[in-house]
Amino acid sequence: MTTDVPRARGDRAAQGPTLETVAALAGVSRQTVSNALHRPDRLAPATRDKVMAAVRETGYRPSLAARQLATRRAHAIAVRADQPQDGISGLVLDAFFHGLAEAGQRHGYRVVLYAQQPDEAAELALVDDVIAGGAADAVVLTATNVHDSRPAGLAASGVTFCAFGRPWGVDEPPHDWVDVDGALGTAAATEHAVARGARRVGFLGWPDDAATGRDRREGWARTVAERALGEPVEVTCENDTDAAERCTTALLARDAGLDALVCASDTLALGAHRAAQAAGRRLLVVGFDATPVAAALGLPSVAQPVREAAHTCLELLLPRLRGEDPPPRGVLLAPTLAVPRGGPAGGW
Amino acid sequence: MTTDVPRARGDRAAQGPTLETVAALAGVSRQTVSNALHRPDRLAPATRDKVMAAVRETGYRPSLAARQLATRRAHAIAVRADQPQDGISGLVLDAFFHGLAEAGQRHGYRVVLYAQQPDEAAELALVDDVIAGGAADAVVLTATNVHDSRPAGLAASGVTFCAFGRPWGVDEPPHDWVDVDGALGTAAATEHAVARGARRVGFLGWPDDAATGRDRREGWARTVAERALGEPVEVTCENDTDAAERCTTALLARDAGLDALVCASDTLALGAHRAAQAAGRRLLVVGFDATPVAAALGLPSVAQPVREAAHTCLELLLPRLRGEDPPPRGVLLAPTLAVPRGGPAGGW
DNA sequence: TTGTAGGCGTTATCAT
DNA sequence: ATGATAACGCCTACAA
Repeated sequence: MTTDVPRARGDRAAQGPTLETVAALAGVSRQTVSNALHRPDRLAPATRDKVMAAVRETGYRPSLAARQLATRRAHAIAVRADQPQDGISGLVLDAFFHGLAEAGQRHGYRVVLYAQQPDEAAELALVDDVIAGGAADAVVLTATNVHDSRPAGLAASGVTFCAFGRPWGVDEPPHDWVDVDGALGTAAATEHAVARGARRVGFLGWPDDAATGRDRREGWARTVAERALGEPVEVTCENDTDAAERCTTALLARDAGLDALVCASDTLALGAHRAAQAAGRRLLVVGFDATPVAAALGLPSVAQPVREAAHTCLELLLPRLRGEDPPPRGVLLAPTLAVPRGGPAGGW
Repeated sequence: MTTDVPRARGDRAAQGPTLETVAALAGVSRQTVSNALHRPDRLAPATRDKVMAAVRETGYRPSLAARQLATRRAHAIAVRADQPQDGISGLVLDAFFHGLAEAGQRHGYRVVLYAQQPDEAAELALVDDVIAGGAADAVVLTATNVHDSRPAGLAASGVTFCAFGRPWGVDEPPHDWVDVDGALGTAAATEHAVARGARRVGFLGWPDDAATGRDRREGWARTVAERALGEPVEVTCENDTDAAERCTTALLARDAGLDALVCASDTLALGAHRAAQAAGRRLLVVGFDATPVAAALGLPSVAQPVREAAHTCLELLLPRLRGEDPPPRGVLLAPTLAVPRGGPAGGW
């Protein structure tokens, strides 16, 4: 006398209810249960209710692995966990991650992390693994920069992705991207300084020709010209607080009329702020990124809508994840100016 | 004349190589390929090499979904993406995430994020979904607090997890946890102040009886007693910069001898720093969490070994993920004191 | 409207 | 040392 019902071999874990379990309880076939869940309209109401009751009673949860195996879709997107930099700025990933997880959950997608690798080649290989292994269907690329080989690399591998950061220097977007309009931010920063009574607004930027830096500079330059604020004053230095302090000290020494300084980052802004304090000069320093540091110092700073950026990335990805193939789109988001109440200790 | 080889129906995506593909190329069975990958010792060296060559040639990548379906293991752990708080402190999750992803990768585990929910009940339900659906095998709980219902909830559901944060008030650890020895940190902070010449070291803490707060207070209190620094001075206020500034201002006014102030957080430290500056008082403020804000102000601050904590969480989880059932363990990590060179603008 | 059949890619068992 | 076979849980196509 043999047993009819085949048993699982491993049986190591307490078996959760499956479609079969529910079907047995409801007295229908597996398929009917599946339909009740996905195509309720194709079932007789009575059957549907009966099945749904059984679903609730058993506490049935679909197996994502089985679903993925059958549909060839992981329903997950990958994003990099950056090696934390000891600096001040850097994209505040926390907010981005949360935004992604939030939007993902709304649309039935999980977010999986992969660790930052020593170089772009290693990262590409890892992402390839992640996608090929089915850990994720798409990737969100963060912290993209000008000479970034990753977008092209991913495109070449046929990986679905969206970048947080513009593909600078290209007109037709070669891939989906979301970015924040830095020029708009520094323009607002400059306007803010003028509104507060500044007459001479300088810019403290980065030396390299990175597009992000040029973008941020441009908003300031444009506004200075529009407002006829006189000869533009600008200086550049590495993204380092001490360097910024030195630069600013020198700048203040040779420009007695400088009122305000728009900075390309909060790191620079901190240095500038220190220099002004040391020199006993009244200088309205505006930062970029609205980190807690700027808030702590009472400095206004340009705030990127990070959460919205994350949401947008997912939304750009969604049609592709559904299998559609729309032309690549780029979305430029507007930043806001975060102005701490109270203002800096030094005045203004 | 019918085709022998059954074709996939969907055929929507370019099919990657499978065990079957490799097996065909190597002229062996699927199972032999699988063995070559997992139990090389059970194969004739010649066969093994032949198979591995075929693996490389085809660029074969195992399907995680199929593996998971067969083994009932997701090889993934879940962690919460916190809703970003506008405050200064808060666990710097970036570092934790990266550490987790890093350690996970080393051990063949992915990290999946889930979005913070409005309340603990919702979070428990979500985690339950994540685990039951097979999106992850275990959870790392962050930001646990005293009256946290999540550990008990997870334990009740039989979810494998590790908490970053101690189960206060219990002797035998009811579950795996990793935490940082706050008392050790504030003790070091106090010693540091003494070494720098402070005679009277106060403490600025939190009003609630949260264990974390008591822990941090304890290290200071102990050291003050050991060093015979006289009558302990302490004051508490909400974890808010403005409140801290008010408290400290009042404290400074009534205690002319106060030299240094150990704080339970960088948020408090910022307020204390402002108060001291406003009052023109020489006060060595020491923070907790070593956020960029403390660094920006030049304040020493207790630094939690966040990355190490993440690694340890994963390591505690590993045996359970392997199916073993060791007694719960707790690990207490030692913080360090981050002392910015240069020191604060105000002196010291 | 419902049920049956087969396949998704892997691993485990057991026979050879 | 290798291979045949049978699940794992779900989904799509098609038959009833």
